[in-house]
Amino acid sequence: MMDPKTKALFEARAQVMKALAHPTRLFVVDELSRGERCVNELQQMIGSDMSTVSKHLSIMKTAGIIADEKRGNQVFYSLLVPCVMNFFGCVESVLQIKARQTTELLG
Amino acid sequence: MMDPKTKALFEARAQVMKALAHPTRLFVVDELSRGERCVNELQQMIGSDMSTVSKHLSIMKTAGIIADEKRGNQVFYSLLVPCVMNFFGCVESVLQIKARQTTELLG
DNA sequence: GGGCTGTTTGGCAACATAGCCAAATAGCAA
DNA sequence: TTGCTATTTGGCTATGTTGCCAAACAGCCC
Repeated sequence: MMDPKTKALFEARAQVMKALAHPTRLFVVDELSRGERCVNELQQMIGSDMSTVSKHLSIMKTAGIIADEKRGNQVFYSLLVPCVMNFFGCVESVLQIKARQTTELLG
Repeated sequence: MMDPKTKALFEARAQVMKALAHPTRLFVVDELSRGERCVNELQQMIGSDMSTVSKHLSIMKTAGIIADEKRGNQVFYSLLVPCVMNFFGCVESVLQIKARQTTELLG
């Protein structure tokens, strides 16, 4: 039945994964892996409303993935946990498997 | 503005991450990393309704993370992409950062 | 102070997800 | 065929997420 401690652990982990489970947020992670960026820069690259971008950043900040630093009237974000970049390689191999499955399906 | 190809890539990646962004599904991945399990076994460990477990499995199968194999009247699931196990260590370090942040906040 | 730029927050409507129940399906054995 | 076990699917409601707009807030310069 999964004891409460174990359950809490998997819930905490899921919370972090959720914070990464959005295309925009994955893009931000990728971008921040190359250095800090201010919200304005990210917003220009992403193209969504500024408030939308800000909320995405807030989600990842709360999750502990990124950090913010105010300088003047700008806020710079940086990647706290570079190891998340290692996810991409593995995710790519999942995508390959999926692609292979689709190919098989189509014969 | 992010060109369509790049956008599609991050959307595909997010789809895989989403399939992992749930405590039950992370538990299943962890369990399957120790060997194949049938739905019934997983259901017993998880404690949710059988249909709920089945749907979680279906989501991960569609994502390309796990595979199913029918033997007799049972269906056995196995982990297709063991590298997802490497996520846990990194997620743990995110959780540590979050814990440290909380500690600081409380003084 | 007022006006400007940059960012966050609140609110809301659209959409997606989760989990339960009930019903359907599949395999096996009598 | 019937009956039994194992699993999936459909349908529903409750809950969570997303993204926009508008409003608030913060820092700077006049």
